[in-house]
Amino acid sequence: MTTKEKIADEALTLFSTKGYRGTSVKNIADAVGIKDSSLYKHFKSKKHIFDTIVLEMHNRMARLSFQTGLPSGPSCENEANACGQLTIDSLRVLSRKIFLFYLKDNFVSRFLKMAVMEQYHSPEIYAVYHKIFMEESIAYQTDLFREMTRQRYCQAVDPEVMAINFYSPIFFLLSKYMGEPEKENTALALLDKQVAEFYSIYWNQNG
Amino acid sequence: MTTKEKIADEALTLFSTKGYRGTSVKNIADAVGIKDSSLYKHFKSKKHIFDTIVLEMHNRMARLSFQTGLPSGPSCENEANACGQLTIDSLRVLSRKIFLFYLKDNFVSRFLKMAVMEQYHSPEIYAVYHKIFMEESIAYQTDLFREMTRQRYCQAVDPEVMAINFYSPIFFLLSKYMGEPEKENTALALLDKQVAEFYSIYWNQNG
DNA sequence: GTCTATACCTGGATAGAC
DNA sequence: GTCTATCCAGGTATAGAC
Repeated sequence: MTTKEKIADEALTLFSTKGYRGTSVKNIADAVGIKDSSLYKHFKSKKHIFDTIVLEMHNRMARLSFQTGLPSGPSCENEANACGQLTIDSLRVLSRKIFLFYLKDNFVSRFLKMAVMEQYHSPEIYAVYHKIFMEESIAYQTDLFREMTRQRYCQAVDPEVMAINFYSPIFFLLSKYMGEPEKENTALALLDKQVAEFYSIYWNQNG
Repeated sequence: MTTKEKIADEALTLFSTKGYRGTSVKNIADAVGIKDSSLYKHFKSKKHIFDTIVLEMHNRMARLSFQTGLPSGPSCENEANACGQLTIDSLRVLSRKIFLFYLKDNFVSRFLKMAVMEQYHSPEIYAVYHKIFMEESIAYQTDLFREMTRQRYCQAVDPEVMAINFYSPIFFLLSKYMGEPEKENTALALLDKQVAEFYSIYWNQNG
């Protein structure tokens, strides 16, 4: 990792715990192991570090979701779900994948915390946060459920309603447990119960 | 309104838009119409203003929820729902009441925005935010659905699962539209669709 | 209780030696 | 590219007159 990358990395850690304003350039420099003045050889300002992080997140998501439509998969595995047979296990895998990706991915989890805190101070971060964690998540899952409905894998329900029913608990549990990663197992147990219920509603009952 | 109340009120407005650190004592004093030094006759520090706001929220919720169990009702109307006949309209009323209370109540809506931003900087605000908007909301609705299930108004499903299914979309839509109050109608339309679906799942189908 | 004046500090950023 | 030294702006808080 270059010094420049190290600066952005330590800055993200600090921004995600102490907030943008709560982090001084000296804090970042200390974490990297250089003097604050040296940092300006790599970034022209504190804001520039922040912008670089936002851009990096933007690039990562673009790379992932342009191909798979989901911020989790290296393959078209999820598309396969839509076209193949959907089991409760594949739904559980999907929900856990989204949940744990947001909660545990080394970059994404820190970015998410920062985004939640800074969304109202920065229009760019508001846009990217709402796009990734709300609009695109719902849009992708709406497409997924629309396709499943079309192929008669589940009941004929408004796919957007299904998507919100599927994703909202993930989002809620994420918001609830983001600050307490040691309770991950509690969160996953709750998530599994929601997914089991979701599955039983749309696959097992009269449809 | 006394000067002291006015200071706390303007501070809440500023904290909820610019954040705690983004708001200076001078900003608050300007909004009130006094000099920053005069402000220290009413509060001994900036932190003291913040603590007063958190305490005020705590008191408001204690007053409300100690009696009704819900941050919306002046009466036992909601208990009545549990004991009386639940219609799709009463569910819609309940969900809109919670949603609009959090989104529009003059004090609560500002506090919520501040809480989302400051939760990771202040253990007190983390506690009160998670308590009110997560634990207590779920606990109350779990009780509600448990009672309804007991009285056979709905299917025998884990009441906590039902509560999360009912509340998560409210929470998600709140998070999504909190920063764009002008889209309130879009949010309410989506909320109504979720509630209609929730109702049809637990009341109309085989149970 | 409000003002003016001020002390004190932290934080962002630059200059210039090495 | 890193350092020391420094500048400057802005923020918290206090002292003391009115």
